Amino acid sequence: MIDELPPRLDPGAIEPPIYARWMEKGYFHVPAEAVLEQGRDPYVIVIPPPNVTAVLHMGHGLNNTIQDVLIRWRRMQGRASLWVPGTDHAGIATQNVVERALAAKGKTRDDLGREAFVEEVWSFVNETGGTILEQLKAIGASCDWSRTRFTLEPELSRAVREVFVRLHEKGLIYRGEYIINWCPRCLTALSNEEAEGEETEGRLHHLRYLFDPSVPDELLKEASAAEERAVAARRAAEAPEEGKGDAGVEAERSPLRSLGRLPDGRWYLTVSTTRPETMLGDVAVAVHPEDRRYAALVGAKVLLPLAGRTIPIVADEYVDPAFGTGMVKMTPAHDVNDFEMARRAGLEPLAILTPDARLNENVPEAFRGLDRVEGREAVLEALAAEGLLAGEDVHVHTVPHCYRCGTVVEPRLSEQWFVKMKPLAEPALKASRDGTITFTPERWTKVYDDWLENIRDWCISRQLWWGHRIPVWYCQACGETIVAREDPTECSCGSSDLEQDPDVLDTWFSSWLWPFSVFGWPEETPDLKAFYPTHALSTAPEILFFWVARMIMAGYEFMGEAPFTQVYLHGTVRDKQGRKMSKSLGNGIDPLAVVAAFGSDALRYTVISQMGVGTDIHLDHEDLEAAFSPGRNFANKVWNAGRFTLMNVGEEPVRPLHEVEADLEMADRWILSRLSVTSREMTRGLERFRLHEVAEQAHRFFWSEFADWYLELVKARMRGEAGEASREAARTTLVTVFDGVCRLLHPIVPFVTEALWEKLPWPEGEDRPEALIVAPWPEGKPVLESPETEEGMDDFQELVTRIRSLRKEYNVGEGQLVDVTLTGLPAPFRAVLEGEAAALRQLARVEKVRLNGDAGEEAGVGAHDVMKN
RNA sequence: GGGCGCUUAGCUCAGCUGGUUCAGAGCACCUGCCUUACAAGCAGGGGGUCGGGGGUUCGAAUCCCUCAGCGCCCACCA
Repeated sequence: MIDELPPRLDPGAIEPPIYARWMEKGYFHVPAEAVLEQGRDPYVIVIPPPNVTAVLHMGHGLNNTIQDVLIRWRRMQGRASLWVPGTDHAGIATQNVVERALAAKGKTRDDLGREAFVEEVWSFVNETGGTILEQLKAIGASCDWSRTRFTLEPELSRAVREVFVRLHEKGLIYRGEYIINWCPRCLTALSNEEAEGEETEGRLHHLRYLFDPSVPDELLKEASAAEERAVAARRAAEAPEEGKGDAGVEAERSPLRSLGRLPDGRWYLTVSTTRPETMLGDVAVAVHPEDRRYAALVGAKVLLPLAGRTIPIVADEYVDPAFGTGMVKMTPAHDVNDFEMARRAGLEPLAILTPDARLNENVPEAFRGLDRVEGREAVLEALAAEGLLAGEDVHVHTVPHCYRCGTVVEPRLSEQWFVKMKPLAEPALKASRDGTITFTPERWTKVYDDWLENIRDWCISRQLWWGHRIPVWYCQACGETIVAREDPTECSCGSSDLEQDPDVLDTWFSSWLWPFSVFGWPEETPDLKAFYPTHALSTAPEILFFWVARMIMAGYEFMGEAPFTQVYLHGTVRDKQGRKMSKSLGNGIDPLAVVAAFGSDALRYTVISQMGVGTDIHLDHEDLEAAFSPGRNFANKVWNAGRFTLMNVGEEPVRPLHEVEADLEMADRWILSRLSVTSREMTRGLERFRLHEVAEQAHRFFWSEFADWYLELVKARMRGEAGEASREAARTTLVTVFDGVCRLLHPIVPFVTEALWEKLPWPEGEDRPEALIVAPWPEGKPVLESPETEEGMDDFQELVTRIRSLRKEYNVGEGQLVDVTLTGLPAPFRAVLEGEAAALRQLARVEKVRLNGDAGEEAGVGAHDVMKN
């Protein structure tokens, strides 16, 4: 009952039952028939599947609120609005979680063995996985939960396998030995995208390699002289500009000269490296072909220290003569560029870091069994002992780190599976160029385009156990490789001794299929027909390449059509100091704590209203009340405006708008006009993802116009002070407009609006929607719009404000009626003054207004006089 | 090293195709109010030479150049 509504909104009391009712009524569920048979226009969003082990954080809170706002709005528009939820098996992340749990019990995955370990992960996932989806319900997410998917479930695994086989048949999947990013902690290969560059302060070591005794002394003397001349010339060129004697310091810090002799007379050259341990895998020293200093040395042999091997000096254009000494060591098994150079020079790579990141048998005995850090120190020590260390410099450079564990990634030569991306990228690139797919904010378009234009092949094999096993078998008898949709039992050679590739696929190899795999692809299901392609995709910019771009490629490749047309990339959630919220910083906010304290509506309104397009949102994690009070206050205000409306209108039906039209007053016509205009503006804002503007429009209309003015203006009439006809007109308008308020606000604050709306009386004889969540979205009715009325109301408001201001200036108590004298009042105000005397009296507490001076002369109010009554 | 973006009130941000919503909003602040919807509120109010400099124009927060600071994305300089 209306009298029972408390003066403060209690979200905890209204939200859970309302969500339960929505679920019960099946409002979130959209069957394929709605589209295929009833011909309803679909609107589909697939959720960016959170990691199955994830717990909700504010990033999820933000992104899922955005999606829910869109889905609710489209649902109200009458579209068959489907939001598909699900989770990602998150290969590395999940495996790491379980491995850590095992480690706490003193076990490793090897102790369990593959099968038992995978079982362990499954039971972990079954127990704790998917809680995040339950948490999404608390923020009001209206997903079709009956369609919840998981990337590692059988249906989606089937899609993964189908895709692998198809791409392989097309020649777009290949296996090969290349330099990949290896995480020595996760012990797996990573894709280029999974290796994140991070500026790191390292050390640049200068190493001396001795020349082979077979190199004639004469040649070296000549080369040394050539180098000396070049260095002298360079110093001469630089010195005048420098103005001081920096050259000497420079030379000390970073040897400009490469060639020199040890005290015992042996010649050496100097190379620089940040990873001295890799020198054991060097196969050459490279110089630029046109570097005159060293031209004569190309072809000469150098003794690789510690390893005792002889390696040649080769020429390659990659070498930058201006960097360091202009001589670079070449370690093809552990550096991409060196790998390329070695290929050009016809040299074989020599791997020295085995899969477990330990120096292996290519390495002198003294250095075996060391990991890369130990190896580094050991190598440096040994070189120093032989006088072959020329010093080191501090060196700031970008070093790739594992995106999952933060460990420095090791480039390593390794045999992996790759997807040839160039052909897949073409339609995806075309889609953004011709506007088939749009990005909001727009500037991401260029980032997307650039990535696709320079796309590199995708390393998809991972040395993990948790994930989709690569559908490839190797015949142990004849060596044949079998790629198959169904597990083969026998090779064409007749042998049944088959071994499946031990690796699994990159987690993103399943998520890039998400927009169609969730609908049953490769089966031609009704769902697929009804709901593909989807419409909007909302996510964080961080996964533009990982996920968004690849989904677009997969969409074109396997469905022949883009998977969605609008991509919305939201900002980052930061704390008050602007730091990204993160577990490690401990500055996160638990959305569930916010919901518990202030309600889901408060959370939603707060994030939406703060989220400018392309801007981050800032929330104070140390003061949740300060952070979320805008939303809490807003929801509470809605609650109270609703209480007022309900209490004043009563429970009796109101008369239809057309019946009271003749009795509508300026305020009624004004607020109806504002409702219509706001509806159009909000619709337009939603279409363009300008969600914070939408929130602002909603706020202005509801609070500054409806609550602050209309409700105040209507109070006396509701008390019957202006007669029955006026009261009825006001009742109808109140119900009509509050109904509109509820509808417009519903996508943002669904709970408080639904709770009030269901109590609202209804115009006699008019059909009432079953619930607000499925009530038609107000698109705006131009018939109701009246610019003249709005102008008149503007004048009225200004007049009231001026008089109130005068009262304040003259210190007149609010309870007192006053007489006011205004001079130089422009004509429009005079008109308002006469027409709205009663309203003026009510809002400005004015008994009488006297006018002095000529109308329309000077704008504004001149001398004034307020007399106490 | 390449590309992109940002700099407007104490804070977070709007200002779309240069000129009457162009200097705005919310929060914060100051001053009154517990007025029967709401003190999680109401009313009134103060506050910015739109990062610096230069230019185009009748006119620039808005376009161009430049400088400074901040941020993001990408990249194989050892």
